[in-house]
Amino acid sequence: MRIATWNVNSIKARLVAAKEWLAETAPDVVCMQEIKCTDDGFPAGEFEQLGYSCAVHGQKSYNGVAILSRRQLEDVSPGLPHGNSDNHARYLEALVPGDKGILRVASIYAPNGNPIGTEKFSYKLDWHARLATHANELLAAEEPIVLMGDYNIIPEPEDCYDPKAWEMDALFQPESRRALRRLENLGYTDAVRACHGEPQLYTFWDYQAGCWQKNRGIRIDHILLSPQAADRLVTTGINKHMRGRERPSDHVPVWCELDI
DNA sequence: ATGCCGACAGGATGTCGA
Repeated sequence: MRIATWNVNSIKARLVAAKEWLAETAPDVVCMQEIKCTDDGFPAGEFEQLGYSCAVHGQKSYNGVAILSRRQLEDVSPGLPHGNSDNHARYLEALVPGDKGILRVASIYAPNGNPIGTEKFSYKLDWHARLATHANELLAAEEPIVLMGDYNIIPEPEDCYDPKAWEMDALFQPESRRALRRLENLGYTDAVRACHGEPQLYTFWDYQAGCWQKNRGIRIDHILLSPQAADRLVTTGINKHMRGRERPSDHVPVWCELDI
């Protein structure tokens, strides 16, 4: 089963690119982030024509996550638990039936957190604390789980073109990197890193300052696998070519193949 | 040192992202 994640930066702006990408790569499951539309505004019909059913947790103008699946999604659950007054649409979870078992999938759009030293950064850290609590609870079922999406965290210096340039950024703060490591310490595996050792694997290139042309990217879109999912990991990939297409998102799709 | 680009809402230009 091929499972992909993509921060589309507005599904309306990315509809043509998304349909082309789906036709070319034929993923079984897709987690989308930053769809930037309400549930009603999501072009579900376009994807249904390509054989996908859609679960949407939308929001007007900002955020918004979705899951597309060739098989009917079950137990669809919007929103990250353990929140008190969080009205951002950043988390959507569902069950996907596979040939060899059921898979739990979450589409994640974690907060950016800039600038540091503000309530935005503390919101980011609080959000990740909630994610860790929930991720830990999910482990109790001992089932294959994929927590994938835009984590807005650069894990290591080798995951960005110039670590110095990101020193004061929320994406590369020690507390942010610790939040990702905490998930790994719970037992989740960074799927791309498990399959690829080379540095400078990027998933995001800023629109500004010719970052794409100069390959000044960062790796912030991640696939985290529970032990039961990691045991079935075959390979992963990054659809880097999508950044060079017409009207690209600033993020590219990241995918993994699971034997499930 | 700052903005660079792109999307949004709204109907000009400010906000947000990373």
